[in-house]
Amino acid sequence: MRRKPGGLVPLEIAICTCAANLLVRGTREFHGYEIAKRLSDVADHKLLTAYGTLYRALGRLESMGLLESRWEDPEVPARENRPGRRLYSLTAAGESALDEARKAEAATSRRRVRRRKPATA
Amino acid sequence: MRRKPGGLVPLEIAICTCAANLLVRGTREFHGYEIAKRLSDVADHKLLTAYGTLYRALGRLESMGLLESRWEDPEVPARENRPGRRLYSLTAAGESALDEARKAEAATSRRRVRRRKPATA
DNA sequence: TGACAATGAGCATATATCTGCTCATAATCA
DNA sequence: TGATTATGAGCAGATATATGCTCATTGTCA
Repeated sequence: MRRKPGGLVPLEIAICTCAANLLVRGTREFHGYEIAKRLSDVADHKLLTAYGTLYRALGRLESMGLLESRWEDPEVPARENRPGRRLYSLTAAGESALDEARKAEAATSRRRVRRRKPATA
Repeated sequence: MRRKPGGLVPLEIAICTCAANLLVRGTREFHGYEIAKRLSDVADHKLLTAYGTLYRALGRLESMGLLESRWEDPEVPARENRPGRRLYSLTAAGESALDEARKAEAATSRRRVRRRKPATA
């Protein structure tokens, strides 16, 4: 895909959007597996097929400073008999990057629409 | 398989044997995935095909008091980027149960040998 | 505008553990 | 000894995360 410097690729935008949506609903932290399922639920634009792709995107977003992460309290997974989760949260930088990316994306799609040929009805 | 009361089934014997071997080599604790790989390595008697089977056997052994377990320090898996491990160790009861089971197994196989018909060479 | 190169996407697989369902087998009892 | 039945074994899949390899796309530069 090769990133436009400072920009975000579609999957990264989708992740940040998901994070922002959770945030306004009062959930600050989320984990990769959860996001993966949410993204695969909204299957209209198949943004995600393999988990590996998602976790790498999460890693990139964290190294860019748009997400931050911590491991959940180990007593929780022990009590619930499941693997531990890495909990991510959107940073302030992440929120503004998302705004920028959305604006850029909207501009691009407008241009695309203008270029599109009319349907030969 | 239906267990003879107080006895152990072959897979359980294999697990305890593996644990006892590790113990004499100075390793007191082990985890399920490790045992699974060791058992699948010694493939002469295919004791294990699916992981689920092993983890259930580990659970039985623990509920019988022959093994005890704890979750490893969560900082270790976090540092090594892998899932946390449940660390098992053989109890004293486990060691003596293993002895008993081995004796019983040996007796059974002697009886089986005695019953075997000579090869029609 | 076309070639090149950087890098994200997809696929496979590893690391660990656990549960539900069904089938086979062995222990037990009549 | 034969029928019953308890329970272990096998199979499938869920829960979470991570890495290596290859291919395709996209931005950039000439």
